[in-house]
Amino acid sequence: MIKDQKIPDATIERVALYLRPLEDLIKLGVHVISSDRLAEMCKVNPAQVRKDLSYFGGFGVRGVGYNIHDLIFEIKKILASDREWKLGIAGLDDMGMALLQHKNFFKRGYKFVAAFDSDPKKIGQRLPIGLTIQPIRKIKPMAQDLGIEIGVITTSPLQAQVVADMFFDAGIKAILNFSPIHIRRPDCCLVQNVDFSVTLDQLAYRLSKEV
Amino acid sequence: MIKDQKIPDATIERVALYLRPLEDLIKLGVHVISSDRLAEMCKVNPAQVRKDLSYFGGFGVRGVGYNIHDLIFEIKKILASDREWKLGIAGLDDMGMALLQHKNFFKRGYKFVAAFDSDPKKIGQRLPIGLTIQPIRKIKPMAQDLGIEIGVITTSPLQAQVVADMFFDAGIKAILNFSPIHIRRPDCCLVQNVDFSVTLDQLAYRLSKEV
DNA sequence: ACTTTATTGTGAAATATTGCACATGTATAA
DNA sequence: TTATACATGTGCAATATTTCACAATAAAGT
Repeated sequence: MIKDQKIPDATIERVALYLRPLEDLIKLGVHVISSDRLAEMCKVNPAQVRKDLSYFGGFGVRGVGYNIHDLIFEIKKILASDREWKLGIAGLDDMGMALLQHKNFFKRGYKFVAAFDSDPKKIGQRLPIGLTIQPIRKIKPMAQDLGIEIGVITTSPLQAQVVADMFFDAGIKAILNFSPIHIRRPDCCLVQNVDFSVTLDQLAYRLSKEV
Repeated sequence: MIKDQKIPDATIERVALYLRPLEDLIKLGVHVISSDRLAEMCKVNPAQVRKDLSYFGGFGVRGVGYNIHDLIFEIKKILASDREWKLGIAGLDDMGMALLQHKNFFKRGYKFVAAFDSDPKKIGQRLPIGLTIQPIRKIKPMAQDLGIEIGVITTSPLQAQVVADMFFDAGIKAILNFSPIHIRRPDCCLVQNVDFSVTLDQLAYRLSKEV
């Protein structure tokens, strides 16, 4: 274990990435993996993998490798994804519905416990996962009742800030924002933006640099 | 302009991010912006903004700031988003539909020109944006006919690799993958993965570190 | 027991990125 | 015209991240 050093953000990002191949391997009945092999699967440098993992305490075995079970357990503990997180979502157009149905969320412990929309035609509708769409003014009472911890925003850009403010007002400290606007937030709260256009821009850039 | 130095990846990422507030400002009738103000809007360091932009050639004006129009033009030129890119999408469940309808893609020059699915019930259906869903075996001929440049994968994990191989076989050099598997690719091709679970993991980590 | 082979953990070097600080240039106003 | 305020561009120092390289350790073979 590397002394009480701060774990680099880049490490956190990669480690979350290691999780998936590890889970696949477990399913295939593999119990031990070397940094070389994991690195190859994730297209990173083997020393990087070892250093990343060593932040969590050296539980690899020299000459042998890492016990995959332990590794998953430790990574989840660090990422705080060793427990359930309750999500509320606002905006139930295609993107919202897609996220609600996203199997990986559930598998990883992210559970939607409430869904909100402002469209009167949608309010009251029953969703496949068993929730009923609520009006957005219910965000505060329901968020508090249900103990929602993360708010997911897939509304139109026009509504995104309003909804965000409601989430914050309800005491929610983290928002995952899919709407293409910059959300203003209190200092104590976190916003993580997902913007596919930016992702495509990066891809287009890399593509245009290719021979 | 900083000499023929390589532009850092981190810069590319940020610069794609600067684009949106800049476009908003133009709409509001603002024509000039300082690095300080842009930095504040994007929550980065002002010197960082200046350095990022200086890679593209110093076209700010000392004592004044940057001309927003020029800035947008130059950024788009660098990112190669100053032109249209043709996209094909495979997998038309909610996520696929959400992406097809995503207004920002269109605005930024990313146009879907074909849609594929393997579900017989879906094939032949007409989509709101005017495309008809094609069977995935049509990927190769249609991709070549239509000149698709980027393949978007929103299929189930089981089909993702097959579809990817079809895209590669059709000569497509870049894939945006929303499916939670690692896509094997030829060396000449690019894959950009989008994984919401990883994004949530990062958010959960940051949340758990808060006081 | 000893040798060989495999693989981790990590200090230290190499590289990359960020931010400071200030010289340099522009505009405005008196 | 001169002073003042403002804002860029960038060398350089400070940080951060990545990679190398090797000692340490474990298992397997002889």
